[in-house]
Amino acid sequence: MHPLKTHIDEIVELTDEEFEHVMGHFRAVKKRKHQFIVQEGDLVNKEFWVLKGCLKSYFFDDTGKEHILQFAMENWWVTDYDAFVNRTRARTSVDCLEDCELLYITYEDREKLTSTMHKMERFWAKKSKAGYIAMQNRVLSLLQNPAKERYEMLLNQYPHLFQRVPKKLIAAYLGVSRETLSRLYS
Amino acid sequence: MHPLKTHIDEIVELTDEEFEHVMGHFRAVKKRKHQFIVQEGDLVNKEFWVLKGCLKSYFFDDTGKEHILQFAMENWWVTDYDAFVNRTRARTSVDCLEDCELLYITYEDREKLTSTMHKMERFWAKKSKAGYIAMQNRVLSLLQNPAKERYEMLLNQYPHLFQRVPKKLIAAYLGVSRETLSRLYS
DNA sequence: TCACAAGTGTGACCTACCTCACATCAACAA
DNA sequence: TTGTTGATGTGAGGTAGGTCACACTTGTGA
Repeated sequence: MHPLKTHIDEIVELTDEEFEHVMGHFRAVKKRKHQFIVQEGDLVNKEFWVLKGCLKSYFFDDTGKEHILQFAMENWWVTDYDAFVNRTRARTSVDCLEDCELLYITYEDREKLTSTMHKMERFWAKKSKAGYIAMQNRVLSLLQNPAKERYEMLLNQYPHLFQRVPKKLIAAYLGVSRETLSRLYS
Repeated sequence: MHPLKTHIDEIVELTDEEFEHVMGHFRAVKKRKHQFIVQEGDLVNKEFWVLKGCLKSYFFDDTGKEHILQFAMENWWVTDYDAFVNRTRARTSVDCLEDCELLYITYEDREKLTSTMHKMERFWAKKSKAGYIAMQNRVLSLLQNPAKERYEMLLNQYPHLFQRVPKKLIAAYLGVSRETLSRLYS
């Protein structure tokens, strides 16, 4: 079975015909390490789904410090959602930390799909609620937990992340300096 | 026009008949200051919409410190979304900071409404995306800005909040001690 | 294959914010 | 009225985590 079907079926079950119809709205792309799929300032017309690889969505603040909003790995959705949903320019960039295989759907195709296929509207609605709750938990964790605990929670949740991405990016995600992160586990 | 119709019309336009149908799924409640609408440990079966008043959603961490996830004022939606969406027990509480007038819809009625009325599915989907983006911006702000700037941003966004709620709750929302907050504007 | 950039660890020092303590004042119930 | 509780300000001193500097190792592109 196509991995995207497996993924969607976790939330709404599709018949093979329905999935073919959905798949007809997606296109595949391969990207190499260091290539962008969204760049700050872009009009963002695509939402990506990760078949293989690892990406970061991030930006630099005005002191030049990098902040990471999200790592995206297999089965994750990624784009600049603010720009994608509200048709504005991206404030973040998304680029590949490894060579990646992605599927994407354009804004127009997504609109078409959601307005004609209730199941997919429900699928994305569920995803978006789950995203909201995850983001809320991250706020709670930033308010509540010291750096060491945030580090340990992340380690528990994604044990592979630490082998896959440089530590300074983990630090940028957790909101600590790379020096402090280094001392947390030494 | 009913304020809830005005609110929904901002995202999807409803005919009067459609709105009547929607309204048929809501019930009104009045609550006094200090009363709960969600308590930690509850099974959460209602989502509330604030017609009048002000509430907080919050919890205490294991050191006894209060953290505020959200203030809810006129036109805001509030409940414990994690519990409401995933049918689990509430980890947060929601209570009234003033006497409140609320409308609520039960989980079952919301399911009924969204599965039979595409417009309301779209309405809540949009709301939930907006919530995700807002929460993401709060994460960014926690990662990026020192306490003073977070305070000023909140002040700009909701100038009335500072007259409506005690400063220690503002501090609990911003993630600083009430002493530090006090020194930020003195 | 080699040069240069990127990743990582660690010491020394600094600072934003925390905690604890106490004082004042307003709100409100008996 | 008055006692109690909550809201707010402010001083003193402590600490988690930041910054800067340097060393060493590990990619990786020409």
